[in-house]
Amino acid sequence: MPRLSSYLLPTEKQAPADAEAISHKLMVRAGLVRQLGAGLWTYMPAGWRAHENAAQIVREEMDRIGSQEILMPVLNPAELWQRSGRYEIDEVFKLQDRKGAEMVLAMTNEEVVTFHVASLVRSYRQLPFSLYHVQTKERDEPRPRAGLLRTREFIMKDAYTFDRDRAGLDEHYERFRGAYDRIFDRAGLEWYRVESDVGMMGGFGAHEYMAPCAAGENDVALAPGYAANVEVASAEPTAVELPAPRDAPEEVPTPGLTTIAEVAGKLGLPEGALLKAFPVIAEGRGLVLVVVRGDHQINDIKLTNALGTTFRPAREDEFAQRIGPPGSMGPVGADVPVLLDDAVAPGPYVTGANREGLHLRGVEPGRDFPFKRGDVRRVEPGDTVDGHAIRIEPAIEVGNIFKLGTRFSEPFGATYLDENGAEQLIWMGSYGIGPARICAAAVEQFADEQGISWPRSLTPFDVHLVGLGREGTEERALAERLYEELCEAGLDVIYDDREDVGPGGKFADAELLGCPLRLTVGKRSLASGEVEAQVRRGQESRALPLEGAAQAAVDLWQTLA
RNA sequence: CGGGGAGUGGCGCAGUCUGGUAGCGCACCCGGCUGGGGGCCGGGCGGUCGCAGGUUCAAAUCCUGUCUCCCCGACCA
Repeated sequence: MPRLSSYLLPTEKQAPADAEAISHKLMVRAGLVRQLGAGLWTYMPAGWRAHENAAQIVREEMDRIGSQEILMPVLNPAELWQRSGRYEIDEVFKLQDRKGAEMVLAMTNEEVVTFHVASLVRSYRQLPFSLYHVQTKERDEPRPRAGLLRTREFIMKDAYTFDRDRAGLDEHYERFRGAYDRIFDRAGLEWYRVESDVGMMGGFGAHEYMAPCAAGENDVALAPGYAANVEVASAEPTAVELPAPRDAPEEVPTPGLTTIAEVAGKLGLPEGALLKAFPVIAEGRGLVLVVVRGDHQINDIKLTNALGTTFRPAREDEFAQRIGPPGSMGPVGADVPVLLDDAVAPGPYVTGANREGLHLRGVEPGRDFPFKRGDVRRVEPGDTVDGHAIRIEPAIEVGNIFKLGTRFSEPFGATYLDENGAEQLIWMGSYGIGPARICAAAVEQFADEQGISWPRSLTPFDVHLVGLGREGTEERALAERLYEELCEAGLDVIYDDREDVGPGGKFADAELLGCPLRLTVGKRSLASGEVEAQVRRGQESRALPLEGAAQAAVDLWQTLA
């Protein structure tokens, strides 16, 4: 166990000027990590200990559900990626070897693992099983950010399940879900498991594990018994008070008013009493007019899912003829299919009249224009799920589990012969966790003004022993003895035996580094026969009798989070 | 990729507008004091001012180009 006098823990009083996120500032200040370039980080000894603590929890829980650890190369032949179709992804690093052969740096390992499994599995008797590895991932991110939260190179545990059929995959998936729940509990994080979008990979279901924190990149919609990424979240909209119905749409002059807010203000109506119209070009389908309540916003991912295809906003020259001028568009009389958001209740609305400076009031969906329904809006705080209002919080994704299906077994010919001798595709799932993000999320969630406050399971060291006496003093000898005893008692100890740092500096560094328990030995200990023990989280102090202090520290340690 | 900001010693910064021999705090080295909350005194080391080109008697400073990093957005297995 290290003595700080000879340990590389490069703490800093000031954070790097360009750091914004709490975890970015503190992990650098505490001497855990150093930056090499955009999204490229080196772990210092203490930082690597925390990282490996997280990785070890993951390994234990993977082993526990019978997953087998392997190791696959980062450097892959490009041919595999061309076969899966993922070679086209911009984030894949591409390179050539000296012979000019195309290579890629793996961002995950579906191609490689499926390539092997395709050649190794012949019979249904060999299924199911799962493999995992903990390996460096490379991604040419468009924008690395926030220290360790989004990097171009990082270590990830990725696991792959192989089953005979969809039911087997479902069962396997549940087992991984249980393991993931345990991992994040053990890591000491506050976390949510949320429904997530299956994205461009297709698939049969996916969940993300989200750790709420200020620097998070994702928004999560939360209500009692409900948690979903806002990318896919659905909720009951708040009610909106609509005006009295009319027999037919009625024109209202709105010269110069082109925004929802302006029109609503002029007519004295809530924004939700208006309908907002967005023309989009759906891939392969052409122009579609998407209509949502005036106070709602389109969610691109949900709209993509509702359309069943990708889309882009239409340009004015594409919609002006068939619909109307921007600022006064509406579904009535539009010569295009209308996709009406589910949150639009029946009733009379104000819409654009498709003529400059003119709106319509009393417009009723169905009576005045034909439509198809779809859930395409972004949920808003205050919407309800089962009667409970949702709130929206930022969070960082720390893990994800994903039912791949046969997305990779098809191109790689990963098949087996069933009981009847018929060839069947293997059903796959993939499961990722980033230990670095677990650590960064823990820093984000539990930091205070003084620095980091590690959960017991992740901390680089269990106990931070501060020795205040100098070489040759009696209190120094006492600290040395306690250090030995703590190590013998099985605790990981970092011992601050530095001669050239005063008490203030030592305490400040201890709080910055954030080990759960700090023990201080100085002259006072000699006088009182006691050692000061301070619990990092909450910074409560108590005195431990010198006699048996190591065991008392172990006991206290057991009670910590 | 769009918008904004920044590159001056290990960290944080001033100096740039108005060109004239590069400075401050912290850290570091030496000596001394101090020793339960980043302490004090004295003496030191360390910088081709991101890079390249140009203007000029003279460039950290002006001009051109370029690289890098950060933030917001887009993007994101």
